[in-house]
Amino acid sequence: MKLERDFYTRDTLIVAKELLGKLLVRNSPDGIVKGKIVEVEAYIGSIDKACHAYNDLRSKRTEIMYKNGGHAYVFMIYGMYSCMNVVTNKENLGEAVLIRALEPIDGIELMKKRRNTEKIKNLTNGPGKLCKALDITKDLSGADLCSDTLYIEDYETISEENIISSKRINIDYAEEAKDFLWRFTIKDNPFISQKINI
DNA sequence: GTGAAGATTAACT
DNA sequence: GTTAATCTTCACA
Repeated sequence: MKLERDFYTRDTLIVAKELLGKLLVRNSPDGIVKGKIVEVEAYIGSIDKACHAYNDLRSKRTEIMYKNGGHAYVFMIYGMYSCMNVVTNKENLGEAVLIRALEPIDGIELMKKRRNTEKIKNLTNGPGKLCKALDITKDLSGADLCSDTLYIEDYETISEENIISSKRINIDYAEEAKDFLWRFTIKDNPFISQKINI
């Protein structure tokens, strides 16, 4: 069952945790691909130096994050990779959840082809990788997650004791914001992107 | 096993 | 001109 707009327009940290265990579905011309979300990070513009929308900074790129929840915010990083976020909460706040890792569920052959590897574990265990496996590019930035090309489906609900909170990754420039425990992973899932260090 | 370098684009100063 | 919410490859232990 596809998630409704109501799911996304709540508090970002709650949505981030509840996204764990859900299915990210990508319906492309080549076929359909599904993956279970096993790792996410929250970004909250108003208090988070690592967030592109920190300090109410609006630009062409961050404009998407100020929409109301349920849209996709995709940006290009380090020249070659894309990262996908789910915009959360109400309009004009600049909050989003970064999808960091998936567990491949459906369309695995297609993912292998796009990623050019045979190792399942290596297909989607990182933000840049999963975007390539799902053919997500900045063209999809601003896409509505209540549409049919890209959406999230109900699947599993992860209970509180199976969610691990830890520091976010690769945002050392963010000063005190780098210590926020806004990275959420499913306990003992082999498809998370990196070792947890608290 | 670890570590460091390089790739390459969009957006900001 | 600089730099980024990353990944792959190559060197060395």
